[in-house]
Amino acid sequence: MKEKELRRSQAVLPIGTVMKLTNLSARQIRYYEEQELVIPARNEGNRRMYSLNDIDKLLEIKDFLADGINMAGIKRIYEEQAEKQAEKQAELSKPLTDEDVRRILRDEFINVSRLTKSNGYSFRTNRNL
DNA sequence: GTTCTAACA
DNA sequence: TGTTAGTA
Repeated sequence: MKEKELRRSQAVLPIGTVMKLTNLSARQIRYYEEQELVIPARNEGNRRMYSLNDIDKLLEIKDFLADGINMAGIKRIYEEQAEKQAEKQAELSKPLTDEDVRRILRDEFINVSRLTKSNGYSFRTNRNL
């Protein structure tokens, strides 16, 4: 599932193609970059190169605009989105709580118990787990 | 021919 | 946001 993400983030589309795909003008696409909403990669000749993810984001911005949301509003939406993702990242880096450890240990015992029984062995204590 | 930046009769 | 000028 990671190979796919890499492809979607591969910047291979010139602005002309993006214009046709999104129905946005070059002026608008560049303006959104100025507003730091979609920052494309640049090739050797300083030409903007967009990825499929960039296309999706531009289409999303287009929808927000159609719904009457202004630049400031869209920026806020993405800022809040970034905050929530940062929280989830922090959550993942937190050390395990005692409760987490007990739950993991219990699941492990259940697995061991099942495998052991299939081999004809069993522990009396398994019944209490 | 396409894209870039900067600027506005 | 459109459009145009002068480049690369």
